[in-house]
Amino acid sequence: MKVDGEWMSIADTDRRDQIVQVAGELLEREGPAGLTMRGIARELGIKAPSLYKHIADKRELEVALIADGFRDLGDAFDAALAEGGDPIAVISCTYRRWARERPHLYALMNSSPLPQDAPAIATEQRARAMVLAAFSGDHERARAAWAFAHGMVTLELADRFPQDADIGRTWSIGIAAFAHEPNSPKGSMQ
Amino acid sequence: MKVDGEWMSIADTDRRDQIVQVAGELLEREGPAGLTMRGIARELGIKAPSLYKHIADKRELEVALIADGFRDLGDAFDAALAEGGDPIAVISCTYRRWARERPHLYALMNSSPLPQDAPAIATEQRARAMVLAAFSGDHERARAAWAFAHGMVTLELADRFPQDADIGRTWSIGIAAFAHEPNSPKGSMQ
DNA sequence: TATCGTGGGCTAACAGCGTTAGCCAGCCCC
DNA sequence: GGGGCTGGCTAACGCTGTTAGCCCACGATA
Repeated sequence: MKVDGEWMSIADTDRRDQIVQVAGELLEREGPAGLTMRGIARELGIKAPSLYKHIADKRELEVALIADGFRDLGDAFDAALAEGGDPIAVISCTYRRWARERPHLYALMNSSPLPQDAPAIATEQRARAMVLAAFSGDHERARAAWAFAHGMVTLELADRFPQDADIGRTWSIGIAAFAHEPNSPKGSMQ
Repeated sequence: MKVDGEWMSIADTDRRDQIVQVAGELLEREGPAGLTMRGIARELGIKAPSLYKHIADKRELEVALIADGFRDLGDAFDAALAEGGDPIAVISCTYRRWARERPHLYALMNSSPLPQDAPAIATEQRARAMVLAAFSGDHERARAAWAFAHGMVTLELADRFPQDADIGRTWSIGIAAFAHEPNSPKGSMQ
């Protein structure tokens, strides 16, 4: 692994962390199909089987990427909130920007169930808790807004909006719809 | 391919249609990892390379599945609307039920950009047009509601809601938020 | 100082993947 | 009856994740 044009000493960081970091770079640069064990190994100057001295399998690596992703998303929320402004607006803007900057990681993070015991669960819940706080602890509206934001991002990344759609405007409408008290919906869908 | 325990005559249906149908069954039964060219061929009693006499590649097959999926979703909207009731409620309930019945096809349909010229575009637009009609032609609210529904479904399928979350209630709140005129959001997100 | 365990590389290999090339049997049409 | 098309086939290529087994260097220990 090269850092500043120099080969990094192996002892500099834990090898497992190196692997996860390289995997993340590879994923964002080449997309999910480019995230291969041989590719990661090549980037590190070793052979693929050696990776298994540090991780159990590819899925464990993906879960580590997911955990890092949610941690970083939470940090982005923190940083943006520190600048002030309406928390709901700040969080929704940050969410969209974050997803557009790391589309492949975003897709990986949200496309499959997480193993129950993983630290990925913890970092995901931290990010979700920040959204909940922005909605003053209203679980229902926070969940609905999260789902809206997630749907908007995935549809945008999958190029599913018409050319002439004003995506920013749709965001505003959606967020506005959840930012205030609901019009007392009757009951629960089955 | 067996039908009612009897080997179906090849002439009974177009071979390409057979391939697509078998692929759809395989996808839903075994998940995306089980959707392999060799698996499809095995199911049909032929060898994998023979499939390429009928389709160009695996992606074309997936796009055919996507087109069928959106067609079927539109049909489900039609059938449900014919029973009467508030169109927005009917469509949202149908959407959720449909997705839960074909989770793998649903994920396939919505996880990647579609080729521009495919008939998949047409069937997708038909389904979207029906949602638009339910929202009385209000593009913005229809799009926002579609995104909300899509987010809800993918989060539910990825098991991302807490055990104790009342998903039906969150649906109701979200749909209610979009069913009425918005509280005039100011401007557009960048 | 000699030995031993271990961490972390390596090669070879396996099964499965999508896909291509090239061959060939059977059928329809002139 | 011969020609071309349809739709099978086998063999093979390069890729994937992963396992088995080997080995070297290093740090601790007797």
